Amino acid sequence: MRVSQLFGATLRAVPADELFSHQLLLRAGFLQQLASGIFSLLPLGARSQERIRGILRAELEAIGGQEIAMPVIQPGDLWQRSGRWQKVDQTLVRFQDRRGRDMVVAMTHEEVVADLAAAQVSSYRDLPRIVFQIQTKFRDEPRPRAGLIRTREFWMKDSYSLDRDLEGLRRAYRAHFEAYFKIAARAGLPVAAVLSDVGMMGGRMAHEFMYLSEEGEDTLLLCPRCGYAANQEVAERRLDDPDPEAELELEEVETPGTTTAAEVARLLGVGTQRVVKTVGYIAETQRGVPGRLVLALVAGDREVNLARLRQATGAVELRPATEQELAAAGAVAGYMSPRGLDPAAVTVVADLDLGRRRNLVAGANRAGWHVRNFNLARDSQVDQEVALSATVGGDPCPSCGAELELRRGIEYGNIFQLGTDYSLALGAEFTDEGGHQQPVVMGSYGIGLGRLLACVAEEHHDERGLALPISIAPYQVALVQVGTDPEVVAQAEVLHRELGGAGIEVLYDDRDVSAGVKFADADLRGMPLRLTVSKRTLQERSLELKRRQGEARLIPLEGALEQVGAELRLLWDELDAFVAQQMSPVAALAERTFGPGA
RNA sequence: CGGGAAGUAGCUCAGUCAGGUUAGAGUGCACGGUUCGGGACCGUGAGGUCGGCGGUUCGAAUCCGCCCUUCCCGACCA
Repeated sequence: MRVSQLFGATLRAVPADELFSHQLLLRAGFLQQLASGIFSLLPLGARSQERIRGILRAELEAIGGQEIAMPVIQPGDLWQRSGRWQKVDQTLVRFQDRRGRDMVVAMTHEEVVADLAAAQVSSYRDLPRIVFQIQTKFRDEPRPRAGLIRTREFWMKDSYSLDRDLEGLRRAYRAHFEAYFKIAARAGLPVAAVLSDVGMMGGRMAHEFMYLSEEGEDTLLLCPRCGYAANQEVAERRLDDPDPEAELELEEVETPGTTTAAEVARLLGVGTQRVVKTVGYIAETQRGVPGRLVLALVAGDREVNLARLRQATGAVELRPATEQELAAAGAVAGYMSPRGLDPAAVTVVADLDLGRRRNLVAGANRAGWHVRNFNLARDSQVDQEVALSATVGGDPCPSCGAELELRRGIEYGNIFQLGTDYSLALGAEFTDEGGHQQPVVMGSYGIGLGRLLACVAEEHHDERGLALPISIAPYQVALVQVGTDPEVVAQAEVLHRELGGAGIEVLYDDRDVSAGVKFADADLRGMPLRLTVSKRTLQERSLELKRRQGEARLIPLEGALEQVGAELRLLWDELDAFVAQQMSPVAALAERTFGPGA
């Protein structure tokens, strides 16, 4: 490709408040924004995405995946049958076709896969299968942000496993688990797998694959000793030993003007962790249906983990209760607790910590009053005890007790064990050996191509521009001809032709602009290798070879093709070594996560 | 959805507080010339519904109202 012909120029100036790696993608001419969270890919961006697609295809096929193509526009009826028509908010774009039939723009494809399976799978002999596709999704996100990190329209590799039982599902899940490390490594990314919330997907087990970065929007807890890793939404911690002390008699105590746990603790001279913090939420289990009051109880020094609360209550929508809603149930804001409330009117969810502590301080549901010697089981209605408070950095690891580290991460992929919810709802059943109808057991696995590219740009750049791994770069070689001296041009043309003939993909800067411009553009676009031809190099019957972030050296024209090929092979070898290094702990990690076997 | 900021040339931005000839710069683009290994320099030129609608005024990029769009923080979310 000749730079003089390229669609999409480099830019000098882009908005200053964007993520730096995203600025580079914009400046290098990889993409252009059309609307909030909606981007076009220019030729360079499209080629990089094509590289990613290649890696995805190869690794999905390596675990037995078969590529399919499903519709973006789907009948709303399918989503009504799965129940997600009601569960998902406006993130799901709906419209009616000319005949007034409800339609949706696909945000994911579990329904369609289940519908396909209903027709295509009839016997246990038709299982297991893994199908995948690579196409765009649309999710009308409330707030797109950070370039390609959170967009509304995005390319996704989504695969789905179909199995006869949980054993099969675990195998497919584990295969994806290992493949996802490989995919990231081949793109030059180190990643971590963390336990995650199942969210709108439903189902049982889920992992997210994270590129660790301070720019990430997810909060993770990682154990440096045993490797425990979880999204904060589901992270647990080792609980304190139960208090040995005996339960004392409950007593009311006047605490005027103390409406926060910290104030009460100070006034009564106890630690904030010995005060029960009660937070009221309204939990809607179906959109549009009036919700129920839920009281969340955590220690005074802790925050409520909303994902956990949502899970515990089965809520699709969770919002703080207003003072009026609290008062209607008899709860007094600022002095609130479950004491004296109608058990039929509220659901009480308490953190596991609280049941292990004795003689705490809690609200009295009476303005200006608290109670001492509050003991959860004795003194309160408790509907559920779960790990309700958010785990934070420094908390003890749930599996080994070491101090957890808090990190930020960008989620480039996730895997879900769905189970049989969709199969049952959409009639995906097969006949087993005994002639019995069984629901297909499903798994769902996604990777965001744009996010992966954004992560690669974030990991591989410097002040001058992108510095892409050879597996992701749109071209392997940037060829620069310095000046327009006929001899130089002729030699550059020869090289361009010969490299192309050797199957090497070259971006040839044939423009009549100053050398500085060409070098700056080459650095910005980030191809792994740069070749320079100039009068100076030709005087020595040579050309210059330089890695994007390496030193330049002269190589003789004679045999230059072989040298370039060797340098490219070296780059691939180094990437292979990186992949091997990234993969070396994965088998053991999978063993620890899923147990022995394959 | 709550809070904040912004919308002026292809791009990045001044000008708006304090209304007043023909609305500016840098960059990009076109043409000419000088350069020619790190975004070189000189000259000429093209390029604008000042986000939209309405209002105030003799006069609005500038003041007022409504709306749209974009970005940031939060809520939410994969």
